[in-house]
Amino acid sequence: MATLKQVAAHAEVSVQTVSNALNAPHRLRADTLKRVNRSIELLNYRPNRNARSLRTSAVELIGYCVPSWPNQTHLVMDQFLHALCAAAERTGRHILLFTAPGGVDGMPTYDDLHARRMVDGFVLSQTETHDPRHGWLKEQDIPFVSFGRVWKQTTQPGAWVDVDGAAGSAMAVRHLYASGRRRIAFLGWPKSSGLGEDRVGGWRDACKDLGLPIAGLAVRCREDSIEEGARATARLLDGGRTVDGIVALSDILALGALRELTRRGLAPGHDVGVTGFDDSPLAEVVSPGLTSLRQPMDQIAEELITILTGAANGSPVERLLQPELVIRGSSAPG
Amino acid sequence: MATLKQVAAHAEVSVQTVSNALNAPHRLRADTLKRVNRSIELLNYRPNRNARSLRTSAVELIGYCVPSWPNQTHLVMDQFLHALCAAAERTGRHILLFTAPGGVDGMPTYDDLHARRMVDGFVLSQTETHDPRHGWLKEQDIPFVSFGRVWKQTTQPGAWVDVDGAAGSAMAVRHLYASGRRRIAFLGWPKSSGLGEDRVGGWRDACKDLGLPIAGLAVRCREDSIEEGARATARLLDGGRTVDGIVALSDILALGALRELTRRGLAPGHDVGVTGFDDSPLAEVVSPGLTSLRQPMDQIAEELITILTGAANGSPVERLLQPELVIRGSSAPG
DNA sequence: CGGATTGTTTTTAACGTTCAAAACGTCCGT
DNA sequence: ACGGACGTTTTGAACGTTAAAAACAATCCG
Repeated sequence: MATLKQVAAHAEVSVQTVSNALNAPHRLRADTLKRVNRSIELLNYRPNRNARSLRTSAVELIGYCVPSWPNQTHLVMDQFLHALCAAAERTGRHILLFTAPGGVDGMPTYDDLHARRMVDGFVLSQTETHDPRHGWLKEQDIPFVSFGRVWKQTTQPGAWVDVDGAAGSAMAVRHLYASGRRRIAFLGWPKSSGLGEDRVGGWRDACKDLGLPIAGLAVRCREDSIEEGARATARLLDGGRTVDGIVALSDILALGALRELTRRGLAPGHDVGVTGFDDSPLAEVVSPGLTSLRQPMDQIAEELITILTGAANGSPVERLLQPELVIRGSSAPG
Repeated sequence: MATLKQVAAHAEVSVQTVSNALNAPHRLRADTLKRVNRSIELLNYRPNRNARSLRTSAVELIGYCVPSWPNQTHLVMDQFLHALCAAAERTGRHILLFTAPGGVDGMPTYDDLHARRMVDGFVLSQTETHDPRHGWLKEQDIPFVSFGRVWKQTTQPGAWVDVDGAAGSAMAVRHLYASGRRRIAFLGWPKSSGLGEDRVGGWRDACKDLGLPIAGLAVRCREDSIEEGARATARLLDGGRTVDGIVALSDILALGALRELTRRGLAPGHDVGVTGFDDSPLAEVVSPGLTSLRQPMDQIAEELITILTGAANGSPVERLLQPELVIRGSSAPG
């Protein structure tokens, strides 16, 4: 494997000149640059990243903790990872995966990776309501950016990128309204979830705006499962008054709604419009397709990397992005 | 950030002694070791991985190319990644993610990562029928191990770990047989797929063993989609003779079967037993649950890392693991 | 023509670690 | 008391790169 020294000898210049040819080509005379580049090509030289990192103390690696348990964003994790990876590579960086215990117990792992100079910083996801990681990392001066806001705190430590859940719910409500639905319910989670509060809030506000009823139309599911979604839907339908639209907080809950509707002989899309959240692979796989709110993964990843690598340079480090409504059969005009 | 030098000064020994305390503690006198360790702890010293890697030319990083397009194993990618990551960490290593074009076009990316000393080797997945990567990497002497066999080649370049698809299909057939099914069909893919041939072969052999018919019971779907699975099932059911069991090559195809059965008023599990492959998240989410063949992810990951890191040490570098049949409602005794 | 200015290249010295060899002790047998 | 053997610690050099400063060369200005 060729080294700078060998290239230098071949091109009959000093090592530093070869280094400059790669990192600051404008400093070289045109003909020298050409000669050096020819030697580089000829010897098939590739800079040793470890040596470079040792000298510059920047490893160009970004840590990402792979979540261990399924939950709401789990189904789109591969999309996210691919986008993140691609965005990192556009800046010459890469993603280093690791596992860590949840919450504050995982912090030593983060600290260790940083202290050993294995990563420059972290991208956090699976942000939780009182996520202790943000404050801890900020405290230690370890660079990071969060995908997802830490809810219920006035000022969140550190930078973040998130998708506007309230706006998403509102989009879903207005979409159902446009196809004639007038009693639109919401399938949510327990109050403790900040993400849940964000999304239910969007539903509530949009309904109020449009003059739609909300009383008795918000149901809280105990967990994010098909079963719970179905049960909650049953409760709604047994309530006596009709429901012609359901905005679910997740694709999983929406699937439960679809199942319960079908079981009762109601046609999703025709009799009741249903929407989900996150546009997971499930959404286009069920029958009829599930209308859902897609997170703009590429944009999210791009922003995360831009902010983390400091390229943001003055522009805000808190970015709220808009989801996109992907319309499928489950919300076909009734 | 503390360095070896600082620790050495603090413990009043040479740098090399501190290095030995970490890498070869048996060489130190007990009291020296204790003193050095106290200093390490006190200064919260962590070895700089870049410096170590530069010296030893081993980065303890394993490259994994994140697949860009959905396909059969896509739905369990996060399970795989988590297992791989955990297995790597058990040996002090980590996973570096990257993206690359498919097939031979991606090879420069692999080469580059290796030449720049950013990874020690690679784990390949999404192995394809005439996958050119294995031969190429072998040629370049770049360490790698493959999750999945390169099909239709007598001897595959390099080491691999795979799951026995034929055995899986056979398990499914015997399971359905045990609950009284006697006409068991197979939903497969076009002949070009080696993985498909493996799985259909297992079905065929098991049926022959049990004295079950196979003629006209193997259907090839054009692609891996719900729609195709449903269509193929329809073709089977329209064939005149009854079918009381369906072994599908993938969970997706199995879902299609479930849909078509339900559409015709047949109860999956009761009237026709259905099984899928890979035990994706979909399997436990549909109603009734889909019986499926789980890939032993933790074991797969463990083997991959063991082989790649050379810890295998004489033991075979070709490991065929057995899937596990996860029984759910779709194959409830008829 | 001397001095300043700018542009290009080289020299020197790190970055933090480990390897290999050398040095230092201590103990042993004779 | 001496050479050898062993166990422990230190010394010197190297891994491949880049930052900073120094050296050199060409150009410009009055």
